[in-house]
Amino acid sequence: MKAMNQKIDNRLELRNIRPTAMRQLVYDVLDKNKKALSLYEIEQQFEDVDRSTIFRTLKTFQDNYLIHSIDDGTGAVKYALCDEECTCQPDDLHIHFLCTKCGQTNCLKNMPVPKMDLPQGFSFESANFVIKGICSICRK
Amino acid sequence: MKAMNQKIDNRLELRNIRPTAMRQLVYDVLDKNKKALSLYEIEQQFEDVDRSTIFRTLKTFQDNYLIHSIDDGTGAVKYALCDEECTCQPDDLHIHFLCTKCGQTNCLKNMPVPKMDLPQGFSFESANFVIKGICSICRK
DNA sequence: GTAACTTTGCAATACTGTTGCACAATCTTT
DNA sequence: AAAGATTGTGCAACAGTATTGCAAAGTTAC
Repeated sequence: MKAMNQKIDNRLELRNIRPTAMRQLVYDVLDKNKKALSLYEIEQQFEDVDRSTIFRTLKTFQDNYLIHSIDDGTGAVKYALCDEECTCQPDDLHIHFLCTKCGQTNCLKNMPVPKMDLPQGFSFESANFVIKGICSICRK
Repeated sequence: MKAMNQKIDNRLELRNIRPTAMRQLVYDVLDKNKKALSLYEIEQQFEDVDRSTIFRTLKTFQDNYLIHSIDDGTGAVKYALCDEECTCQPDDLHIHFLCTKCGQTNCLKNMPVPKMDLPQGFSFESANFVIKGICSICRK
C-alpha cells in the first residue's frame, strides 16, 4: 500500500514509529474523528482488520507519546491524538469530558488538569480527570 | 444470622436498605478496610460468598448512596463508603489517589474535586478525578 | 399459615483486553 | 539483488471483570 499522506508519515516518524499502512490508517481514523475512540470503535471503522493488530498499533502509539488513553468509566479505554509537542508529562495533562447522552468523550485541551497539593508524603505521577455531563451538541 | 452490629443496621436503614446478613458483612468489610476495594478484593475476604451476590449488594449500596465507585484505571472498579451526609452530588465529590506501588486506592476526603468552568454549552453532572503516584506509606 | 416479595447462589455468558505463534513485510548487509 | 535479521500482522485462543436468568431460600404482609 502506498503512503496515503505525507503529513501522517511525518507525524509518525517524528515519534520514531515506522509508517506502515496499518498505522497510517489508524492515525487517520483518530485524526478525522476529533474525539476519543475505543479499540472497538476503531475496529468498527475498518472492514477486515484484526483487533489485536489495532491493539498493538495503539500500544505502539501510546508508548511513543503519539496518543494518550482516557479511562472515562464507560468500561472501555479510549484513545486520542496528542498535541505535536506532547510528552505525556504532568504539564501536558488536560481534562476530558464524557457526554452521558451521546457517549462521546472529548479532550478539553485548553483545560489543564489543576495541580493539587497532595497530603504530606504523597508524590504525583499522573492524573485522570474526567467530567461527565451533557455536551454542547446534545444540549441544543 | 443475628444482627452483627446495631450501628451498621442503622446506617443501612438510613439509606432504606434492608439489613440482611450479607449486607452487614459487606458493609463491615468496607468500613474496616479504610480504602476502596474492588469486587474481587471484597470477595477474597469471605470464604463462601457468591460474587454475584456481592455484585448486587454493591449495586444496591450505590443506588442508595451508601457507597461510591471509583474507576482508578486498574481495570477493576473500586468501592468505598460515603460519608454519612453524602448524596453523591457534585459537592460531595472528592479526589482519589492510586498508589502505583502498592496498588491501593484511597479517598482524599478533604480534597473536593475542583469546580471547573466548562466551555459554553456544557453542563456538569459528575466527575472522576484520580491522581496516581506514590503514597506516604510506600514512600518511606 | 399462606401468598407476595426480596435476596441469594449457581451457572452461564458478554465484553474488553491480551498473548503465542506462524507467516508476511520490511530493512540491512553483502 | 539475495540472504539473513528484524519488525509487523492475522489468527486463534485465553484471561479478567462485569452481568444476567433462573430457581431456591429467606423475609414480610396479610
